Amino acid sequence: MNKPEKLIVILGQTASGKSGLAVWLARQLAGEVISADSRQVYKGMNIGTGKVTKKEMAGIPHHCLSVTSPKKVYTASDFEKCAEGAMEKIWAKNKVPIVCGGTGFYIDLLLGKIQTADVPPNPKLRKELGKKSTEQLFKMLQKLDPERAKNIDAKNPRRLIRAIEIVKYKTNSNELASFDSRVGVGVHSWVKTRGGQITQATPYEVLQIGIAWPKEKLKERIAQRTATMVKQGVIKETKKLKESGVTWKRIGELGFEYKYPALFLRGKITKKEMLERMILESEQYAKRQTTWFKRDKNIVLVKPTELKKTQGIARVFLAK
RNA sequence: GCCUGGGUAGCUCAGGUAGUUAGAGCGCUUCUCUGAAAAAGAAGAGGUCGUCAGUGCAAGUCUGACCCCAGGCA
Repeated sequence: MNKPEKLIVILGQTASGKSGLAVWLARQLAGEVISADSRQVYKGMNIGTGKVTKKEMAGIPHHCLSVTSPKKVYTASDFEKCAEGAMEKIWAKNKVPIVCGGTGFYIDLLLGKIQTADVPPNPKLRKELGKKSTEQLFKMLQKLDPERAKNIDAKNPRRLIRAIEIVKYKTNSNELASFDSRVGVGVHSWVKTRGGQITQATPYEVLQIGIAWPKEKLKERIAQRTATMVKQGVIKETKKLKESGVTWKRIGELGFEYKYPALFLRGKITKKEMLERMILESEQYAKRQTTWFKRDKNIVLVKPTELKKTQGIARVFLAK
């Protein structure tokens, strides 16, 4: 039997310095980086997402970066496919894939800790359901899928819409309304399944490293980073997005680093307000990321300065 | 110095004719998370109502003095 493949994950809040660490580690360990960031997948969104530059990559190949147009909606599942494809390629080269990103949902899905129903988004249905009240949606779901209705967040329209989308799809394709809800087993190893089918035949082992910053220090970094973004031209970048045909509405959905510059460009807020909101929302986002990551006890936390220690942990993991 | 408006939660403000545990939005804290996740949601903690005195059974709400703030007049 072959030794299981290895995967290293580097995660952390926004402005934690993940990208730099990932490149550094990739150079030390003969690895390649797979980005796990829900905004960096879009082309033309570089400054505002803090995407690594060619220079910063320092020759290390990066995957799942700038893979689609901001006009399109990229899903967690799209990411999963992209990342899995990249992992296979990297392993084939006898290198180690290093997943690096702050989108916890994407990472957990990739690691098999979260299961998703094999149902693609249905924009038409979503638009239609979006007109209904939360109560109406919940009642609908209770009728269509009483089981799901029992443990769903009844006040969250987005969740309700997705749940209804799933039952409707399953009903239409004559499948059972329920879906496999089993989660991965093992401490650092999961067998991936999709809709009950095993899609990842080869189990692999995972090492998750989290960068831990003191709260105040991270806030300083966020403020600094945001100011730098403005200097480097997020406003111009936002303008370019608009000129390339992305609607203001869509730009608003692409994150606060574009939403507020867009409002500034439209004369709705001042430049000062723009900067303040960007910083504030970054801080709130960082907090949400912390809450998400905190649940996973398998994450090894390291201080930003502990480069040698981090490398040591990674080497021990790879040598096992 | 005089006139006017105002001083209520960290911030911006609601609180007819005085009457149960003073509210909202934002922020803050904590949390949720099954193909939109930089998204979408939930719960919670904050106020001796500028200060002092007075009138009332009862005052954020009325009266007086004083202290701040903004604008106007001199």
